[in-house]
Amino acid sequence: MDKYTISQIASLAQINKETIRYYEREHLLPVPERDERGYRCYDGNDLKQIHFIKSAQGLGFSLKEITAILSLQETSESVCENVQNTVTAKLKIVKDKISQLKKIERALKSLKNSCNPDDKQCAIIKTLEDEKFF
Amino acid sequence: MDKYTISQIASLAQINKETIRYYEREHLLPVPERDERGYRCYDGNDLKQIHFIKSAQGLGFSLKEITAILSLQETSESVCENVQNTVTAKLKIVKDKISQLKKIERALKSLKNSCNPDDKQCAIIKTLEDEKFF
DNA sequence: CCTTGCATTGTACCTAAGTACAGGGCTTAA
DNA sequence: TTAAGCCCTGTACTTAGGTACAATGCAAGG
Repeated sequence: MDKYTISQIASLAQINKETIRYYEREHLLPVPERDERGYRCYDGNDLKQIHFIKSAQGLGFSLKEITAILSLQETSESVCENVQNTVTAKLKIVKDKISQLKKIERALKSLKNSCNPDDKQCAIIKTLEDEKFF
Repeated sequence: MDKYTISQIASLAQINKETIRYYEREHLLPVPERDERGYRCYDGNDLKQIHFIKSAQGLGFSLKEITAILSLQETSESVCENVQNTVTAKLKIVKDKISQLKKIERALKSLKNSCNPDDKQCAIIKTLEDEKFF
């Protein structure tokens, strides 16, 4: 597997070095191996995990929630039922988010079509009302 | 239209009163009418707008971005082309978010099925690799 | 008439999520 | 052999997004 220093992985992940150390402190990233000089050693899995964190964050998950999702990994050999329940709960959140985003999508599409100087009404609010978005 | 005091709308929207005043300061809510006593007067549209803000926030939009989306309303009588472009850009963001959430959804579903005490491998990371999630 | 309860403004405080910097240690290239 | 350029730890600072007072005002009921 490929090995990176903290600067390398930071640049690959488009993220600040300090943020990586912060994620380590907050247990969002595993404690990394160290080389002979005491430098942190990262690999492709770490890079993937950072990408995952940033993705999930952009979708409105807090670092705390992301930690919870990631920690599901380690529990797979423990009580299976708990994992099932947790995953099912996360799945519901994700599905709800998808359906909300689809409503926003429809509202924006409709707004785009309704863009018309003659129309004095608030198109987006109107659209969202039609959608029963709220 | 129905009229609410700040306490009433706060309770209807399940949000702190101070947050409503904060949104007013930050221009996320319009400056409200005042009654004879100088109290803020809200209506159903304000309630909808608050719900919209909370929704969008839960989907990873910052208050700044939400302000931008909401302000599209007022620009409909100005340069139409700008609005088109802005809406198209927002639409892309929304579509990307939907597709990312669908990947997470698939990953979680697959994790749910793979929950198995015999399986020592990290199911979620494995799934996400398969999905080319990152 | 005064307490209760709601509102007002203004300011200060809080948490989450970083970001920056000081003070120090190796290693390599000039 | 010393300066540049990495890394380390630890602590302090910052920004976004709220929350919580303090100090005050008005109006209705006991």
